[in-house]
Amino acid sequence: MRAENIFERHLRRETLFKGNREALYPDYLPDYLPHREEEIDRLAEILVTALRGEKPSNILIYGKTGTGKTAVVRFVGRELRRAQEVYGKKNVEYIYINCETVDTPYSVLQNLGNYFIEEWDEKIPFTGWPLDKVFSTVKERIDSWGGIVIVVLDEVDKLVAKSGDDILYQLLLLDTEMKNSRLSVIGISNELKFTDLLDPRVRSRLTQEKLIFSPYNAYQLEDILEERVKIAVKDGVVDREVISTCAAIAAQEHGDARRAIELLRIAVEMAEREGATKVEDRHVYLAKNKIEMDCVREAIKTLPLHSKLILLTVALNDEVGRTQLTTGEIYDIYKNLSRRAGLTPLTQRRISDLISEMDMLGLINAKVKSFGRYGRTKVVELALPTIEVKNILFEDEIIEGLKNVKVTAQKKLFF
DNA sequence: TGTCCACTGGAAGGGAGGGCTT
DNA sequence: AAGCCCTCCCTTCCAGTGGACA
Repeated sequence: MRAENIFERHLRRETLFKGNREALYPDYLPDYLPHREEEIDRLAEILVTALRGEKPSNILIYGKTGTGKTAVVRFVGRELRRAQEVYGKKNVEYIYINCETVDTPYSVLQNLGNYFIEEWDEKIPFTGWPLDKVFSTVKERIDSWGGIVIVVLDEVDKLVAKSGDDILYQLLLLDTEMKNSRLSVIGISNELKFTDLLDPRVRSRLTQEKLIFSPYNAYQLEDILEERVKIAVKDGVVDREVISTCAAIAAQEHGDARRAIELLRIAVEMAEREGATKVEDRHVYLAKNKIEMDCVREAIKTLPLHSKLILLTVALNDEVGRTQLTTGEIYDIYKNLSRRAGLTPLTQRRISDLISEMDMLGLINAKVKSFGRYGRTKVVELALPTIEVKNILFEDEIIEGLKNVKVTAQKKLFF
């Protein structure tokens, strides 16, 4: 008998998706965005000025993750482009920049400048030029093009937190210094308090118009999911009930539509892999676990080495029942561990920052607590199951070398 | 009531690493 | 090759602090 090809069994299995599986991926932009009609209309109302050849107001958009900010902005951008095609004019450029990756003044300007590139122009390199040269090059290029530029800065709060508001100031300056072109900024932020970080002049000019996106509730999430299911999944595979479950879970987690969609997609994949013909609630819960675990794994794996050592310190102590540690205690043990691993320990100041970073990632919980006479420090505990954390940490070659290290209740290290 | 601990977290700056200009 | 610039990671320095204790 012929041995079965490794793919055959999987090929035989029927897929539960229709052709358009992308509809369940985060960067898919549907033709219809349920429950965001008002926001779309509002944005269109502001931006229509650009089609008339005048500069629209700067806009600041707030809202938690997964409330459709990015989708709405991209949607409106696409419509704007279409409108220009219909009228046969091309005097508006709509440029989307995600500040999660493009997070320095230099890179924002570089991105912008390379958008207006003619074949005889040289590209602005991703590093190397003095900032003012990049600025003047960008200004020159946009000005000689002569039109309205709308720059969308997604996750602008990240940019400002990292590099300050200089870049926003420069963009506003760019607008006033050009003769033939105008430039508007649309900032998108998850953080409501983000404008506190801004210089008052920048703030008032950036927030000429404000849009606030509130989180979706469970019913709205159901509508969104239903839209996507129609496009991406075969009929009868996903019941109303399963959609409700996904929506309910996501609604609990602050109404994040992105999470809801991802949850549903993975649930379908789980069912498919199982050879089931329908998705059940069970698959949704499996998917929920998988997503959580994948997130944690990814977060730990991509940690800098010294952060991993700190996490290992916390995990090893947790294992022997010392669930709470102060910065000083962590630092002592960390120092030993890193020497043991052949590394020079970083300073306590730096470790303090790394602890805070891991707190933000949700890997550990760190709270500042005062012990009165006995000082004031962070109290740190592991936020995840010890075994899981250790297993993932030991996937790192250098950390694996510390596999036999044990910690006793007296803080001593044993090898 | 004041003291004082064990840090926290801001500020400044060094230097390595990327890359460009001359 | 030397001399820039920008960013990232880290160190050094230090003023500031919540609250138990004397």
